[in-house]
Amino acid sequence: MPELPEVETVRRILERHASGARVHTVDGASIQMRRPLDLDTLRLRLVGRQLAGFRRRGKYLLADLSDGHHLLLHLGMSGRLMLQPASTERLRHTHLILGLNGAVELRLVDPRRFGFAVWLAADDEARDPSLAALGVEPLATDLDVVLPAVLRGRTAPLKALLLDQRLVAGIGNIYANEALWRAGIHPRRSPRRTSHERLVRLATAVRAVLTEAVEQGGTTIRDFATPEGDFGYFAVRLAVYGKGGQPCPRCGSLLREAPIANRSTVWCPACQR
DNA sequence: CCAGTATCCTGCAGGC
DNA sequence: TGCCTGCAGGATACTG
Repeated sequence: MPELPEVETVRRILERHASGARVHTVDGASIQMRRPLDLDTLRLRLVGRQLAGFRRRGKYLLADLSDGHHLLLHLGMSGRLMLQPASTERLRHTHLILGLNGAVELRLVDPRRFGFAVWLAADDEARDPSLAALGVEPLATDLDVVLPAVLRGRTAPLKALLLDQRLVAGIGNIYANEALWRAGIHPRRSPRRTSHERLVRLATAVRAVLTEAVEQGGTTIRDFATPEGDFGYFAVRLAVYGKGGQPCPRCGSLLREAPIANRSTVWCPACQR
């Protein structure tokens, strides 16, 4: 679930409902995740600090602490952040629980454990290997210029390149599929054999699909976070993802589905070239 | 440097 | 019904 729009939605909700909150307790267990979850360090570094603000970089979420340091979070494939009353039952696979003001808890739930939560010293933000390697922010740069530039000379399928976080940060499997469909470009096509004009069209499609998803997330989830606190899911209007075998919304041909870059890929054989 | 594959982990849908 | 297989919104360490 968590690609750029989902992470941005979570960020906005946290900004609204948790910024300024002080961390009173840190609970959970030290377990293996994408990076080890170290409860001792998190407790030592978080207790007593306020969550001053929340930023997003690609699919990463940064909680800025009142002492200038940070909590770096990634949701992996199955990660969810939930803001819930301490009295409510914790879901299975709740790995980290931050006790905040007013008996509210910020909970990290992640069954597959591909996500992580690590404390990051102020100076390490620019040096952190995950963050340092990230490419451009698709909604904060002139993607019409940048996307063709970062794709220049590459020969892999466009689908694989869109998923490469070192080029553009934040696009995941759903939005890669959706953007290629919108742009009318075959996911296996290489940028080498794609005109500049069509790459610009792809950039426009990427920006549009991400922007719309952020807007939808924002409107759907809005104020949902207070009592129930679950901001894991929201409706996104998808044209092709998960719809292999169904008619293309644009031309009616049957959508094809096959793995490309080891990820499930859906495209219209008639109008994506 | 680049492209492609294997791998970490749990849950669940679908086939038999 | 139960068992088994494959697949799932990600990132990275490999190999060639």
